[in-house]
Amino acid sequence: MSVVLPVSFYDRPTLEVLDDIIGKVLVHEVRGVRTAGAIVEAEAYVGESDPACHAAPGPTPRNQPLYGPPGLAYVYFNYGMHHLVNAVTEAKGAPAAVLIRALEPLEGLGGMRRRRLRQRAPESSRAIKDHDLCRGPGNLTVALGIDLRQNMADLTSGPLAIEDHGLRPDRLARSRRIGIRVGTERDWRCCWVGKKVSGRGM
DNA sequence: CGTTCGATGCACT
DNA sequence: GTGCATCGAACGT
Repeated sequence: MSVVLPVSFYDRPTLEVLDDIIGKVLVHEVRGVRTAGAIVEAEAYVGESDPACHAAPGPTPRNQPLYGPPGLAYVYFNYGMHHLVNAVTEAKGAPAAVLIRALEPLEGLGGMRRRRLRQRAPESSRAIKDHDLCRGPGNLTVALGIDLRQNMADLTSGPLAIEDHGLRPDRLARSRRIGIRVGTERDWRCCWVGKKVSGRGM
């Protein structure tokens, strides 16, 4: 039995959502086909005082979703080639979100692999292991077919949603956020211990 | 196992 | 013009 997470799940302090979102299942249904994976790694980005949060400069056209109601998807384009997906948290007007960094693939692995292979350069012919299909924030958006069209999507009702499949991680580990140049001192990255995550495993 | 580096488009100053 | 919430190839150990 699986249940889509309600707005009340996201309408909480972001660090609580950060821990609780591990083990939940990110789902995207495209043309009737579901792809889904359990969230095994995430990071919190909290408020204008967090220098690594996109809300640090104050409201701009791009970061508008962060200021919106909890339960929205915030998708943005980075490094000229990658889409990254966040779940917006906290009350409307409080800019904060959780970045989804890695999934353990659960449904639609064939579709995931097809999307990953299609977007890779033709010269790269190395195989992709199942557990690498959704490993890394840029990789998982490709695997699930997430791009700017899903920006500001409603995660509580859409074809893009986060569900509870009853998975309960036995152990979580907090560490510093990775891949950022500022705000690295905060332990706002959360991983499911023993699962394949991006960067250094734990 | 590790580190380095180029590709690539756009938001923001 | 500058700097990214990245990826994977290439190469060193």
